[in-house]
Amino acid sequence: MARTQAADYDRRRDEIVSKAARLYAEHGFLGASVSDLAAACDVSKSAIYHYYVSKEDILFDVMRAHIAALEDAAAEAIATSSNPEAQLRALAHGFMSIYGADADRHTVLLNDLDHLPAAKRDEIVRIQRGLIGTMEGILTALEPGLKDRPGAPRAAAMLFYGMINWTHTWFNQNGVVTTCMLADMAADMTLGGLAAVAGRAA
Amino acid sequence: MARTQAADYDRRRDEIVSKAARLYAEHGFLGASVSDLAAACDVSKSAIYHYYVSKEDILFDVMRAHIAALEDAAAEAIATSSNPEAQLRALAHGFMSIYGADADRHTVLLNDLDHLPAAKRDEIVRIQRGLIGTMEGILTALEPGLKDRPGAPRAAAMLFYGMINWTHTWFNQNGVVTTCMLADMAADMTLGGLAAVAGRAA
DNA sequence: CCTACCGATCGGTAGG
DNA sequence: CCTACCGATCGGTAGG
Repeated sequence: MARTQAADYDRRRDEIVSKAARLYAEHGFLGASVSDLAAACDVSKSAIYHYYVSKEDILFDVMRAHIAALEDAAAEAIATSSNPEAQLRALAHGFMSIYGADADRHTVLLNDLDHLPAAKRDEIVRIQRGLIGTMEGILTALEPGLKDRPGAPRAAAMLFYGMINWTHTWFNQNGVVTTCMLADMAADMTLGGLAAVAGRAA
Repeated sequence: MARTQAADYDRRRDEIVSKAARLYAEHGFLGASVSDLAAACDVSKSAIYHYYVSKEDILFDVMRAHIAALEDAAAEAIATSSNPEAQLRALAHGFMSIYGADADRHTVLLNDLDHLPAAKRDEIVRIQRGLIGTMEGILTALEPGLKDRPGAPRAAAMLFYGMINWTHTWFNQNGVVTTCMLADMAADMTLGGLAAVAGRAA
């Protein structure tokens, strides 16, 4: 069965990428060696190079599926409604859900993008720019007055992403705060400030 | 003059730390070698080890003055007023001003804390915990209702720090947006949401 | 895919 | 005997 070999090949690559995500998230791309990765996968270092031609190629695969998922979530959030408040809430929930499920990959994306070769890094950066533009569109639809201040739409979009992206440094999967609650809080703070966050109190 | 030697010693250490901040910010702690640092300082690698016993000690000095400056700015913001809104604005401006002035050190603090030996890392983390506690105090003073939601004060504090800390990834010293404007925007968004940000439009 | 290696470079230290 | 370094090289390990 030729299909079995191909399926096994893909399964092995998936395991390498997923173990790499774990190691890179914990020690950084430069702090985790290919030997470490091989040991984590219980294979030889050469076996890793049978599936990937370079360490950077593994890093790219760690990031690629994650950024694609974010791109899809953003498109879905925009398509769900024409109401910018609903779009903001949908995007916040979609992103935080992915951040929670793919925490390692998200950490790697945020910490080690600069260790990609330029061509591959540019591919990721292009998608990130699109996500920033999407958020600028939502926020200026919510508050057209932002456009009267040079740089404000971009800055507001980055402050929003700061709130949700920064969660990877402190969010605890086993804590009382859920990704869903954080999505609500970030959206509420953007829409109405801290009072809106507190207004959710029982 | 015995004083001249000591003064020169301190000046040399300062130059090493400042060049290290630049290199570590750009390439990461592991991505910048002691040889790179020696070359940047135009001295031999052995000269670096005359002033510092290890690479990690240099990293610690890069972070130490920066986190101390943040600690001072937070204490000053609290002391300036008993009004929590004024305290929030003062802290936001104080921090963003330091982030702009010490951009390299801030990047290193946020990216390479895990590369410090445990004892030194704990010293920094202890100060960071204090800064988080300070922000929790300000935010719960602003909105006592936060305390009715388990985890909300801590989460709100981290969302605020996310907004201002994340700026190190995108803020451009030569752009139209200033650190002062970002401090206002982060404080406004926390206090009243996006509408408050847009309300500043001319 | 493994064992056995390479060119180079790592953080750190020797003698002078 | 000290300081402030230098050229050369240490034992190990990186990616390949």
